[in-house]
Amino acid sequence: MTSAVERAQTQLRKGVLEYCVLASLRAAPAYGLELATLLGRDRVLLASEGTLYPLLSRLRTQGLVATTWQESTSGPPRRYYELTDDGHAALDAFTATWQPFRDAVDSLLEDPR
Amino acid sequence: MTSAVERAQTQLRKGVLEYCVLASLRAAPAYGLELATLLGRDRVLLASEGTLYPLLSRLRTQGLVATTWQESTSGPPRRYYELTDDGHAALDAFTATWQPFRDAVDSLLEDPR
DNA sequence: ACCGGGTTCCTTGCGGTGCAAGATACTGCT
DNA sequence: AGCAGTATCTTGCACCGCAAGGAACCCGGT
Repeated sequence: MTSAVERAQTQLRKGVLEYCVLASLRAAPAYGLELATLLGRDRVLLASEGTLYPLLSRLRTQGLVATTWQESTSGPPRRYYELTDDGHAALDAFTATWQPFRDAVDSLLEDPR
Repeated sequence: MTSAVERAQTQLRKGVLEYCVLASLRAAPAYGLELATLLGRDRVLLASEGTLYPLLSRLRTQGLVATTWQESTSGPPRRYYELTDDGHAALDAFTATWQPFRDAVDSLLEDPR
């Protein structure tokens, strides 16, 4: 059985990961595996690519990212993802939602001693 | 259709709410509706009681809380919930998980300009 | 020519959790 | 009796992350 901490981490990622991907694209476009290694580096934000691709597909359907294919010298072509205007707006809206949420959790978890 | 912000908030709550309940019980025992009004006050952490009771049931099954019935002068008897030793330990473990997670999200969302 | 390993994309089935809506039941007031 | 308020719990649903696996491409070694 997976540990309680791992289960907790999995649940924490729900809904946050989507916007972490958008945030990762704010500076520059990137392709799938690049995002996977970036977000999965310390195993805090992403556990496997099986999560990422369906998520990217959703973002594309919702119009938050646009994609272009580019050749690679080291394998099959890469699909690059780029923020749209709607994507920027969604990221801003989430940031405004995240901050009060984070503060509410922080203040509850603070040890009241 | 529900707004994107509401959907995001719902997803944010996943897995966090459970430990917010434990944190709310750290100082003193409480009963269901009391927790519901406390956590739902600003609509940040809890949307409805339909979430809370199954959650409390799970906590009981997992042995993180213990319960006692107490009469009420203003309605049906109340079931009071109280943290067990395992509950305290789970809350501490979650706090240690939450902090790096929160910091990872914060640093990604920070505007890199 | 062929095979194996690295790269890149994607799909399937599953499990866990929050939500709205409604069901049940007890109290006290009219 | 009837109604509003208090309190607990159940049902059906929707969503998202995950592990596991599959398909296709490139290159270097044998």
